[in-house]
Amino acid sequence: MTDRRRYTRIQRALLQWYAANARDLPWRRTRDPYAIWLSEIMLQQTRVPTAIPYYERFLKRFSTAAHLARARLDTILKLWEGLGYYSRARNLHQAAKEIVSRCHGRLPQTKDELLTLPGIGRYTAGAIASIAFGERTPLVDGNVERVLCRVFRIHGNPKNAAIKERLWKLAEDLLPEHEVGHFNQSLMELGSEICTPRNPRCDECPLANLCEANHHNEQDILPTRTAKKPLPSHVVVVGVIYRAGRILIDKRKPKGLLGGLWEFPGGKVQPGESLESALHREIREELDIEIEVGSEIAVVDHTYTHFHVEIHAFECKHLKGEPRPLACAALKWVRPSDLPRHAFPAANKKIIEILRVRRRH
DNA sequence: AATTCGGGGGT
DNA sequence: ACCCCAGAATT
Repeated sequence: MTDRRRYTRIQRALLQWYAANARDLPWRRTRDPYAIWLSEIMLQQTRVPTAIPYYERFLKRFSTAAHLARARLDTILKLWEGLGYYSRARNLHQAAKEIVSRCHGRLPQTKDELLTLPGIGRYTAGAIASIAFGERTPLVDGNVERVLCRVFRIHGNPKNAAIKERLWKLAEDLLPEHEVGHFNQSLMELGSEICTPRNPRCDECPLANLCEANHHNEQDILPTRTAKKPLPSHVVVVGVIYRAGRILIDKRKPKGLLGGLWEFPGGKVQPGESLESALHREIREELDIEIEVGSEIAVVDHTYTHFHVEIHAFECKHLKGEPRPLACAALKWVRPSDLPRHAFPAANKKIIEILRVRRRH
């Protein structure tokens, strides 16, 4: 069978399967490019069920790019709270501003123009262009990568640049003349629902008889994965510092880890250092104030993408000095009941929940 | 080419 | 525990 003939069969099988099996997802009920853009940003490295409630809330609050452009970043981050990869929210906001200033509030309609906006890379540009505007352009996400590695029995590491290019070329060659949006989504849908990382449901797969991995019974070893190194661990200490019934929180700098989010001040415990002396040191270095360290109110274990932390939270009293934002973007004394108005990292929310429960007793 | 960026659900 | 998710930006 020629490649072209095989591609045609794959196209038909996928489009037919998709027409009958596509999940009813909120962003599939709209043709609004803004809404589709928003969904694609939220779905970056994020599972569909996780993104859905965020998408609904966000779209209700900001129904157009112009509304989004006018919003404060703090408001956007609060809506993004818990979704992770917070630079997405910052880039979304910046892109909305550019869409208003450069494009009269309307999203660019081509892949190449979309690529110029912050937060939109190769995948997302292809997704918006094909799904919202019908441009005949491919996309490769984690799902498509896995499907293609199996169907075409590609043994190389898909993280390798040459393999990546091969996958994009395949995705392009596979594109049908029409219905590219549905076709691209069908590839992702298959990867998500049938051609799963483990225990793929080959017995239900519309491509089973076209799949080389299936023929060679290699669906369980493809795509080849690389061994990951163990994550480093850190011990962190933070202070819930009270003064006149209010708690001192700081806003992290705009870029980097958890950029723009609020947190309880503190920092890493150094080797050989006690928790209490580390907390005194960090508060002195970052805020230039003196505190009294009280009892430990929480220990939170949390895993980020590339390290673990064990966070010890201590109740503290402010003793002297007006806090200065030496290592952060801003400082604020807030009533405990106002903590939920601010966007906090997930690890800090566990501490906030403990404070809330204590308050009710 | 590698690393940095969150958080959670499935296994 | 480990894997990976509709990846992009930075180094």
